[in-house]
Amino acid sequence: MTKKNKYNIQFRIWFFAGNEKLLGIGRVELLEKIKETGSIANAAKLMKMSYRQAWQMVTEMNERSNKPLVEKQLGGKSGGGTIVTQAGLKVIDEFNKMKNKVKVFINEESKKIKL
Amino acid sequence: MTKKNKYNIQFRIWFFAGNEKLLGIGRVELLEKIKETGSIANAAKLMKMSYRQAWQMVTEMNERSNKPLVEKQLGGKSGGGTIVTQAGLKVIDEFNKMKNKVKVFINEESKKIKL
DNA sequence: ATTCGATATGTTTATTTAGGAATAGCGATA
DNA sequence: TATCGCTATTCCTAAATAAACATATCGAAT
Repeated sequence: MTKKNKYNIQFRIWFFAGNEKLLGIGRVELLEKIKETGSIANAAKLMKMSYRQAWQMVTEMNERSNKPLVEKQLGGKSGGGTIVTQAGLKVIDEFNKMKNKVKVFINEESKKIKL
Repeated sequence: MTKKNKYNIQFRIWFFAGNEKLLGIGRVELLEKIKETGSIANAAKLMKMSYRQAWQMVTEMNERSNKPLVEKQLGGKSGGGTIVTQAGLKVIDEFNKMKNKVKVFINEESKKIKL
């Protein structure tokens, strides 16, 4: 049998707030890491990105969302930190649900493609 | 009423040949323009991209696909041209069908999201 | 008041990507 | 065999992105 004569299909989804891109898989993962670690700095390390980049992403998301997705706290003995809000958790959840649904759908539909 | 408290969802799909990206919406449109105009040069103009870029895309697609998606012809009074093969037409069609299905699916699923 | 670690932000450097220009090659047709 | 417009390809420049560096700010806890 020669090369498999079929395509596999990849996809990405994004949530938009109005006509502004709010987030995609990368930023959702960042939010998840922030949730786990309690800070942008630690989340950035896990994501192997610079703090600066992570901070910019978070700031942009918060500006574009009608409700803040994270709350940042300055100062304190531990220097501060960042927590994901209820709205943020909701977005993470809805994003992942939608992503999984689309994945299943596309997998099913792929089977139907002849050739 | 304040800002609408809902996200709209955008998506993109790509066809892969093995683990190599074959094409997405941009290249499908390029193929469609080639089909219409009969040449990469004219298609590039319509797409407002350089011939160079369009040529690279086409070449890459052909290399990655198991079957050529276009056939190029050199020389001749008209200088030559490029036609989309049956396999190419098939890919265009399948891509657009899949894209539309996913669009409908995501629109339906979006409605179900509360908040 | 001092400390601490995280947030906040400007500046600079490097890397990647895209764009444009230029040129050679092709070959059916007239 | 001269022509014509398209394919094919290299080279250089410009622009956009990303990475790296540096430093200021914050404020609860001690």
